[in-house]
Amino acid sequence: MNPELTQVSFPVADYDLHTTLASGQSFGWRRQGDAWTGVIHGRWVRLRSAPSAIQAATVQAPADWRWLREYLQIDAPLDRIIATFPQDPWMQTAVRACPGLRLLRQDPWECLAGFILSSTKRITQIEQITARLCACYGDPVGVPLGVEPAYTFPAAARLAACSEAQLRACKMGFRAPYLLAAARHVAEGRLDWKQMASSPIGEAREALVAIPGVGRKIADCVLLFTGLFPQAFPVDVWILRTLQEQYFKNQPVSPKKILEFTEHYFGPWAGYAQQYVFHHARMQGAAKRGDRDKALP
DNA sequence: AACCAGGACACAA
DNA sequence: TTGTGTCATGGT
Repeated sequence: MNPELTQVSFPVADYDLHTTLASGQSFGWRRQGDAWTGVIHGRWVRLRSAPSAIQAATVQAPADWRWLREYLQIDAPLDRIIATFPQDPWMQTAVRACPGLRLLRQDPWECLAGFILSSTKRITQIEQITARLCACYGDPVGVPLGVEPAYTFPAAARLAACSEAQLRACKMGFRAPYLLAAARHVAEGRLDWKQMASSPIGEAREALVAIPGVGRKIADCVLLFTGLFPQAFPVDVWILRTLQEQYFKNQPVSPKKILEFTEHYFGPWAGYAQQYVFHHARMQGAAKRGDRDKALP
């Protein structure tokens, strides 16, 4: 149809594209109908799920598709990963409830910035803020005819050159000074991603927590969603509530105890387990709210 | 219309 | 160490 489009199909088993892209690990994907569009490594992409395959389209034929396979983590051995999860009933329920849920391998800076913007925000709002940020300070990328414009996620140096007021104009509120500080930190080259990748997780986490506005939770999100440390286990309000209910008899547990628990109980792929816990808990919450809302007059 | 959201931080006790 | 208030914003 569109002469510029280059398409490819990746055979996949057990990959739920919709659940994965909507599971709150990345904030740059937009859905229209059954298709998802986003920008990866400066390239516009449209993804669609087909039976036992993911179809991808870009505007110009890339030399190869490794960048996309890696981003989507198509070759991650999901069945073997899930086999390492704890065998307790609730964990198994969560696994069955989210078949094909995957983790992506995201760009470190985009991931860091996205999660700095995530604090006490709903996922839809984080997506809106990042969209404004990209439109204002990102670079336009080539899109097919008739498709709305798309932009890269702005580089750290670009945001570092902004004023706090300019960032606030993207409706990020009190997160603006944090994002600005982080952008400067990264733009000054004070974060060595390569070294982090070859460091123990504790050292990598320390390097992230040294950034203003980045605490343990956001640091763990970055460690996990960049694909560097699959054992990283971000504990947010959903996870905290759920673990308390399921593993601590609904008793209040200190943050320290929770972290201690997550660091040994969920195994070497704890971060994947975490995503199943998170997504299942969130879906259950939505279902409950839906039920209650329907019951109201 | 009030409530609360994938937190972090400064400060109190 | 654990508990508070504060920070903006808008969807439900």
